[in-house]
This record gives sequence, C-alpha cells and structure tokens, in this order.
Amino acid sequence: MYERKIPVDLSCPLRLTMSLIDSKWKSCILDELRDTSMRPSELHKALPEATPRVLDLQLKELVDDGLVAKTIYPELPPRSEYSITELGRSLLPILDSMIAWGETNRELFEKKYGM
Amino acid sequence: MYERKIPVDLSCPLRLTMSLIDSKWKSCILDELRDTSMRPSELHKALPEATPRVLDLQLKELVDDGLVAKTIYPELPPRSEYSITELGRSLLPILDSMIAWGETNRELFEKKYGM
DNA sequence: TCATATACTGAAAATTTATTCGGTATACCG
DNA sequence: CGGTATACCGAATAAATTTTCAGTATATGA
Repeated sequence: MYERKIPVDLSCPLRLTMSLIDSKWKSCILDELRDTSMRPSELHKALPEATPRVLDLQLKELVDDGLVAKTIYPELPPRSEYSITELGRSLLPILDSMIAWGETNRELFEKKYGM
Repeated sequence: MYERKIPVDLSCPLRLTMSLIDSKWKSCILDELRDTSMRPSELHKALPEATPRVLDLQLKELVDDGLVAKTIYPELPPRSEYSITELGRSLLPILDSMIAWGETNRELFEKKYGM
C-alpha cells in the first residue's frame, strides 16, 4: 500500500473520519453494501463508472480499516463477497445526512455543475 | 480553476455533497469558521499544517460554492475576512457527526496510524 | 479448442491535488 | 532606507490518486 510522504494529522477526529471515506468510491461502496453483501462483479454493475481495479483497491482498504468484511468461498470459478461491518454501519448515518443534504441542495448546483 | 478531464456524476447526492468537502482542508476550514469569521492569516495560524496557498485556493472554491462568504475591507495593509454562510452552516451537523465518530473510534486506529 | 467468466495483481501512465517558490502592491515602524 | 506584514496570484514541481493494460489461474459451455 502506498505510504504518504506528507503525513496527515489523524489525531484530529474530523480528519480521521474523513480519511476513511474521502476517496473517490469508498462512500459509494459503503452505501451499496448497506442492505446486502455483494460480489465484486455485482458492485461493478452497481457502480459502472468505477473500474474493477479501483473497486478492488478501495475494498482492500475498507477491509483493512475494518469497515467492510470479506468472505472467500473456495470455489471455482472464484467467488468472494463483501459486506459492511458493524463499524462500517456506524458510518451510515453520516452518509445518510450527506445524501439528504445533497438532495435538498441539488438545485443550487445544477447549473454550475451540469447535471 | 482546474477543469476535470474525467467528470464525476454529481447527480448522485452523496457524491455531490462529498465533492464540496472532500479536499484536504475544506472540512477543517468550515469547522474553524463555525463560531467566528477569520482573516486568512488567522486561519493559517489555526491550521498551521496548511500552507497559505492551499488555504487561499480552497477558500476560493468554498466561496464559489456558496459555503463561505468573503468580505474585503478597502484598507492598507489589505484586510479580508471569511465567514461561513447559512448554506455552509447547514453542513456543520454532518461535520459534527464525523467529529463524534472520530472521537468514539479513535482508539481503533491509534496503533495502525501512529497517533 | 476457444471464448467467457470469475477474482485478483503488478506496473506504467494519466489525472488530480497539493506544495513550493517567487512575485504583485502598499503601509507602518525602526 | 530596509525589514515586516498584509492578501493574493502564476507557474513549476511534487505528491497522491485513479486509470489503463496486461497478466495470473481455473471451470463452464459452445
């Protein structure tokens, strides 16, 4: 895993929390896993703009941070499933409030950022 | 301002909200401005790890997105102050929940990320 | 046999973000 | 006069993140 040259002060609780979810797809992955565990290929179907590679990299970090759990089934063709942990689930209220904020204020940004 | 070559789908409310606060210092800036308006030099004292340049760049984006307001006093030496807007203030509950989550779970990450 | 699908990985390239450095301008103070 | 401080900006560089591409291995089905 990449080791930062310029460290971030994670003793700041805001930065600690942000650091766990602020990459491009982590918050979306947690949101997708809220109801059901998913295989990597299913996750890619749910988030088609994310390449399988980046999903793989970010899932690995989420697992490493204890927010997501991975189950490997020793079958062929290979099968694995990712599910949200209790720790990851405890972040969902934060994501919920972000989703609600985004829905409430969407129109303010519609023109500025074409959507 | 830099224009992305690979656009992000901001019609997703989660990604819209994230896009407004997920750069390195924006959430910290909003947190600093919650009680009082600040001059750039004061903000730099409050966040000494952030260079004046990056504060300047991120303040400009925050102003552009309507989360922060800028007041210029036509004095010399120049003086300007940044304050949080009502829109920016409406994000503070989200930051509060991130701060609370980080405080609650800090010990889980203490060893992994030296702090 | 050959294409397909699965999960995953390494490495290089591209993209995005942050840092560093030097410069604008003006007033105050010693 | 020369140093300090203010806010700000352009450009080059560096750092960090994401994308692209090619590859591992094995079973299934046409």
